[in-house]
Amino acid sequence: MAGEPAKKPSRIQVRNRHRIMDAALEVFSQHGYRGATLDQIADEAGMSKPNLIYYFDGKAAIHVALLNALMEEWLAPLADMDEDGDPLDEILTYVRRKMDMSRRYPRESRLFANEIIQGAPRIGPHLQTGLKPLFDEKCALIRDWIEEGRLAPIDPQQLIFSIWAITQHYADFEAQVRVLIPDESAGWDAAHAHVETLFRKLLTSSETAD
Amino acid sequence: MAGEPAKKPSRIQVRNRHRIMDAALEVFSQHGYRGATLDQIADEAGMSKPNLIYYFDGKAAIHVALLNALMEEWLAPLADMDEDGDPLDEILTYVRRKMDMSRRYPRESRLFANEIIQGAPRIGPHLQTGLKPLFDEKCALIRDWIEEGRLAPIDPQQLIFSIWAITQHYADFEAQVRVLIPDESAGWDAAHAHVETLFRKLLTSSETAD
DNA sequence: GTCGTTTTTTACCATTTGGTAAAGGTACGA
DNA sequence: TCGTACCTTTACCAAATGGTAAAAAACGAC
Repeated sequence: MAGEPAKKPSRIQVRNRHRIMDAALEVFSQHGYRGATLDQIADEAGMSKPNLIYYFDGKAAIHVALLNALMEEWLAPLADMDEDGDPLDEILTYVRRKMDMSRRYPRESRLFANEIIQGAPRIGPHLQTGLKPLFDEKCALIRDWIEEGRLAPIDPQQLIFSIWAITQHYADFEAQVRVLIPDESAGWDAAHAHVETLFRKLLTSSETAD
Repeated sequence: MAGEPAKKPSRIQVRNRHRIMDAALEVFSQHGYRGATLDQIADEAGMSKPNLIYYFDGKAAIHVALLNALMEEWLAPLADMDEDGDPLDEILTYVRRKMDMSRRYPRESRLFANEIIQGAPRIGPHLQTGLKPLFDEKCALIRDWIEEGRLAPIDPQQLIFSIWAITQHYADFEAQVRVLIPDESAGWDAAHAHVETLFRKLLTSSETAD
């Protein structure tokens, strides 16, 4: 199927590619694309700079590989939202999974945030082809649920933005959150409870703004 | 009061400092601190690189000057939250002002976001001395309102985080929002309406999660 | 163990970067 | 209009940066 011969990679290749990706995630997520340097990544990965280039075809290639690998698992929770499930339950489950991801994978969240803030110069096309269709599909699903009267009336697009904004905020703005709530675990407990309450209220209350 | 003589700056100084700050805002907000270069800033400001250095004492000085100038007006809406006003009204007014700022000053929002995402290496201390006291004060105020029964019970810290997260999301993740909702003005109208509804529901409904 | 392949290192290189020195212009009050 | 203080440019520099060439070392199938 693939045009390349693509011999199976050796154990060393698997190990080193993995090391590099992890090191690159650390550095890119902290400094953004332009602010990251190959020397830093090589250092973090515990290997020499030319050795990096041996495994990846330059700085841009590493970044793209990272973003591509990230996109799939990043969108999985949204893709898993099931039309046959209970609407409120499906959405709250999505919210909870996003919160978990922010807590467990803050670097991944910041990598993505950096790329978007800086205008999505490298992942832009991927958003069109990968994210947009999924987004539209799930918006349509939520719209259906609302029309069936199974969910409070709400703009699906804006709902999803709100979920992203709030859940990712805890990872992306961690430095600020930590200044304002020094106790890490207490902060997280409160965050989980708050987010759960917020979206539950938003999705069940039928009050209309006057 | 000041130790320096601080002669009043000439017209040229005022004009050029302003130009530089504007150019630096453009570049820093797009690439982060490390990713920005003096050449880019000089180019954007329409002057030579040594001329930049004549007005500001190096790259770091420009960045710090920008962040400091930003912090004050950035916090003004929160500082204006009035204990003598109607609680719901005060908070919704704050939300609206934050939304306006995201629409009108997205570069400022992204400058700040870049700095925080990257660990707040330069503004960190300023968060402790400037933001934290204000944050604590307003949290106490909201807590009072709740105890007086004038507001739905909610964690004040998390409420403020939610406001920041949602409102700033529209500026910081503009590149993504624009892919998913190409019609700019329609997107903003929907966003304003949604945010208003969301916080109104959150702050008035007295339902407790089961 | 041997030999071809894969992996790693050492030594480089051109460009970019933040920043400086010093001379050349320019505004502007006396 | 003259002098001085302010502003700007040209030429430059050392360090950092992304990347290359080629030799040395390690690996692994036989």
